[in-house]
Amino acid sequence: MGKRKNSEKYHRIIEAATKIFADKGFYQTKISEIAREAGVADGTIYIYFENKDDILISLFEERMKEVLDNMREQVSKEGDPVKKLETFALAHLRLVEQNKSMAEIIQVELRQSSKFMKEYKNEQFLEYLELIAEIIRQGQRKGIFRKDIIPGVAKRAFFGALDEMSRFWVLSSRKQYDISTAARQISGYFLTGIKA
Amino acid sequence: MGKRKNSEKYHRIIEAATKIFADKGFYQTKISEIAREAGVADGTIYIYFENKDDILISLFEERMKEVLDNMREQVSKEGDPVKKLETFALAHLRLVEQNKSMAEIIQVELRQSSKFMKEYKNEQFLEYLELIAEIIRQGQRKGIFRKDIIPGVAKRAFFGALDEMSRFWVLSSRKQYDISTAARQISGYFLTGIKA
Amino acid sequence: MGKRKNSEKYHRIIEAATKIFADKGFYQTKISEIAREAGVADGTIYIYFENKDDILISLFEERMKEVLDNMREQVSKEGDPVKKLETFALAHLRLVEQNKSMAEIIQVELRQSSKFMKEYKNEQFLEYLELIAEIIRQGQRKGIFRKDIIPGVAKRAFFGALDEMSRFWVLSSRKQYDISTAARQISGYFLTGIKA
Amino acid sequence: MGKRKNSEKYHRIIEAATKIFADKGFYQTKISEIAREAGVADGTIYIYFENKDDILISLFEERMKEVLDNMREQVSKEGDPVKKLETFALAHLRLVEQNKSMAEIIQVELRQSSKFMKEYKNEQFLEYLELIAEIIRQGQRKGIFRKDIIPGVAKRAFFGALDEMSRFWVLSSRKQYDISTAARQISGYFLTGIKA
DNA sequence: TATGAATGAGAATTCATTCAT
DNA sequence: CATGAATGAATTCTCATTCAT
Repeated sequence: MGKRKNSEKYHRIIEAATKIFADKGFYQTKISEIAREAGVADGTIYIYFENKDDILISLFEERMKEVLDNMREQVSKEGDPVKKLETFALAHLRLVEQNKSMAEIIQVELRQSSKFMKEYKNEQFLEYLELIAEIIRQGQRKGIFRKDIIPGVAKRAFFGALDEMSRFWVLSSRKQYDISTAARQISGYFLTGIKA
Repeated sequence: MGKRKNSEKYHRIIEAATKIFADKGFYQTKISEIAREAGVADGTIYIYFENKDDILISLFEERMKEVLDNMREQVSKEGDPVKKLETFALAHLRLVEQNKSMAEIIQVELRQSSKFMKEYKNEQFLEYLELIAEIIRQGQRKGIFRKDIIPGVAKRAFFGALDEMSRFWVLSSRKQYDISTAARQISGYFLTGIKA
Repeated sequence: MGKRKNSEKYHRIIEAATKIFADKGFYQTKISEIAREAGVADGTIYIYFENKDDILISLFEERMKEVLDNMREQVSKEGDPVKKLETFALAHLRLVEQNKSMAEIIQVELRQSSKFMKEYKNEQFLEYLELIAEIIRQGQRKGIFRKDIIPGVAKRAFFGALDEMSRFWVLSSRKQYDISTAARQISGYFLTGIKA
Repeated sequence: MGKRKNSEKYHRIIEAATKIFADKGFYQTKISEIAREAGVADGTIYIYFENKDDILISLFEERMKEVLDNMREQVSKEGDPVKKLETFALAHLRLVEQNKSMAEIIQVELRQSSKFMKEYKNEQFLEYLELIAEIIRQGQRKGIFRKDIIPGVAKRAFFGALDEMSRFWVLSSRKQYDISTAARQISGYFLTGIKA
């Protein structure tokens, strides 16, 4: 029977879990809550998922692939590495804004939770980071970015800057600056900082 | 009963909890494991702490105060805002390097875990961030940093960059760059980016 | 709906259940396993059987009737009570040899399981035992067997001896003695013991 | 940790489990029933036992060792193999009479249940059987029992005869014959059957 | 203070059975 | 008749917390 990933219920459960995990955190979420939220019986969840962990992993992979593809596409539309990074920053923050729950889960449970960090090799996330490094390398080849920049450090600095910003967004209720302002600021000084 | 914070046992428990929380995560750590590691009985833990949550909070506050004081002192030694930020970056990463377990807990359990993020107003951490904002504002007043920089955004960008770097440090086993290189890079392009 | 006992599926399910119950035991067998083995859907089983218990009972009655009739016939062919008992012993062990799964179920689940022992009055099995008692009484009337033998005790002793032997057979992989040797031995000393 | 086999509670739990397993069977007994019967909390059971299986195994080993030692002693008091077997038969049936619950469990759950039969190498029971074989061999050496008797078959026949008898005892409510009569009958014709 | 055995609420998971298709 | 997805009651086991010693 496998996963029946096409099934409507599969998605209803993912949806419900996304919401509740984001709200209460993985460990504080009960299977029965997800079931109630999804409008199915507790047992039904186990038709679609191996166990509670599997819900989290599935939810992540399901969504992250989409995000990664989308980001790749947007970035590839631009030719200039500078524009690419600006696009990345804006798209990332927009994504977070539009998928608050998902963003919260990725930050809190998956990228951070020692359980998942250690057991689950988060390939997708690493690829996401690598997208940034690639842009930087490209800029270096073109002579736009300084040669002494270490892409492996810079990708983390850039991502970290955006990520901390989105954490603030995700967790605070009232936003003081709009997203594009923040994106522009961050890519702004980052770009100035790495330009040749 | 208050917190016999002077007691040697109190510290042994904090120490033990730091180690195990960092290793397995808050929810996957059993009180009995902390007790064993600390060389006390399970029940003894409840003489010094209200409950499991309280261990985590205490551990954090205990340590964070120290970190904050230390950072304030180091930063105040420098007069130049540029130097101050460079100092901050280096000191932060050094701290992480020297307190791997603690750093892991702050990242994974406290700054992230929705349980604590939402219930526990993390004053100390906000002050830590504010330290950066203050340096930036000072630099702006002195005309060293661009006026259009929003300190509230920049502090997060700077901290986020360092933080992502230290996450990498904390979680990866083999380090490719030494800490001061990373610190210099990060404060390097950040400073270039915000300079007038 | 009655039991469409003629249906091919009814027998396929009995067959499958016999195999799996013997292998894993009643409680550890899942309906879905029986269904898979029988090549039907889970729900189909409930068209032919009331519930899980009913499968076991049906399987037993179905088979036991056959065994009983067969044994009655074989025994009635002999006139001499001594020969009758020898025949019984050999036929019983042969039966076990040829129906390992069934024998296992009767021993383990039906004759033993307190659930079924207590709720299900096992008429067929009692008749099977009574067959032995009858032969003994006949022998006593003919003066061949000692009058002080209590048929109610002797039937159990004889059956028990054969049964323990077959349990050994059913559960051990390599047989050290062939069946007719064992049958001859057992009926041998039993007969000597009860002969006048 | 450990078994604390000396603990009074350990024995209260064993006692309770013996009673309820005998009454309802292993699979139909709930941990909470054992706990209630033993007058402890559910969780307490897990201080003394690994899991439900472990209760059954422990209960068996605890008791069987005692039985085995006791039987060995009684048998060794007699010099004559004939007397030894008579003693065995009587002692076995008396044991069953005095430990109805235990006897039921051994028969139903442990000697029979496919789960335990297959996973748990029942050494103690095999030794118990071997006790009979040893007496037979001894009798053969002394020329008292026929040389053509196969001890491996005869031990099972003898034990099986007693066992079937005790099953009857254990499971039927009104006893028609007293124990010593049955014991005498069984060892009676068995002995006649194997005597030289 | 310190102990650690005992507690029992709580939660994940299983699986016989049903029923809409 | 046949299906198999869905159900949800049932049950084992865990572990933070308590409290008598």
